[in-house]
Amino acid sequence: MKLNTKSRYAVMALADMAVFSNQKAVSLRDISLRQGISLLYLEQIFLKLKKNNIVKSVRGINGGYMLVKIPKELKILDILLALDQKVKTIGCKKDSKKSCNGKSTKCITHNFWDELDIHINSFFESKKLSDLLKNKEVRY
Amino acid sequence: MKLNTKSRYAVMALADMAVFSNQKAVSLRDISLRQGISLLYLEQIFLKLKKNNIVKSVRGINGGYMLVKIPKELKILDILLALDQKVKTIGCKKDSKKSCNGKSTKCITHNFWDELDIHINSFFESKKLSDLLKNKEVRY
DNA sequence: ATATACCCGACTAAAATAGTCAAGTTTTTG
DNA sequence: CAAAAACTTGACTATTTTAGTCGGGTATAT
Ligand code: FES
Ligand code: FES
Repeated sequence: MKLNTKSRYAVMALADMAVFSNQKAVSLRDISLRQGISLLYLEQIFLKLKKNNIVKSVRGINGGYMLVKIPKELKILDILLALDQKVKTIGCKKDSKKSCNGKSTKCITHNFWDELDIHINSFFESKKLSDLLKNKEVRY
Repeated sequence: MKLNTKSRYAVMALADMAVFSNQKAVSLRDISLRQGISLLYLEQIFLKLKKNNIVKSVRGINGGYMLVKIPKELKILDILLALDQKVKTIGCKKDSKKSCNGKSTKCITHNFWDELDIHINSFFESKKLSDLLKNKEVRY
């Protein structure tokens, strides 16, 4: 039961931005240095964040990225979805006629996994980027 | 964010046992046929379930496996743990001196992922095998 | 002009996963 | 006792996923 690193880095990078941007664009180079994430990897991640309207870009010298929403209004769920990190613990498709075991009806565990997905989803839905910034003990 | 199939099948197989065992051992062959899971795969799964004292085995003709606890007392979490399915969404070790980014202190996101793990864990902790059997609409 | 920094598709190496195979041992029952 | 049912175990492999890199762009401030 793991989250992929792209999602983790995305959240980490956005939290970094929230802390260090002063209404200015934050360059990936700076995030890379501060958070120890590969610049090349960050580029790939931010490409998706941009496509999903989580950040907007500023090109050229002194360019970088800016958050589209304020941290208090940016759901963690939206970040995960931007990185294709679906909260779907099993592969059974709701719309498909076939259940996970190839039969025509839902398997004995189906409803349970649904409940699980809802439980996890609601966590990510309720948490905002700003919730990460509350703890003052962390080092940046 | 996925659960592996071994854990899924384990839960499914145990739910099957809970339904079909009448104080008798249930053979893997029967579970395999009813739930459409490879017999060879089930063997591998039940080996672990046995080692972790979730089921006990009865050898020979009319043998099979039996639940050690009644469904109402068998936590889903225990099943997952038996299959090495740790509820640990990121790789950062608590005891390790190193944080996920190689620095000496916890990263900015650490506490958040901890919260997530606790949230998911408590779900699996609270759910029992019997909770899967309530829904009468399913087909076996 | 040129350096900075975003843009984007393709690529690869490594790790995890799902599932199989072979070769047992134990126990019941005819 | 013999044979069949059913559990036991470790090793093995093919596939898929993941993490991370590369190369060659384009836009813009100074
Ligand atoms: S049918 Fe949906 S999980 Fe099995
Ligand atoms: S230090 Fe634990 S998650 Fe980053």
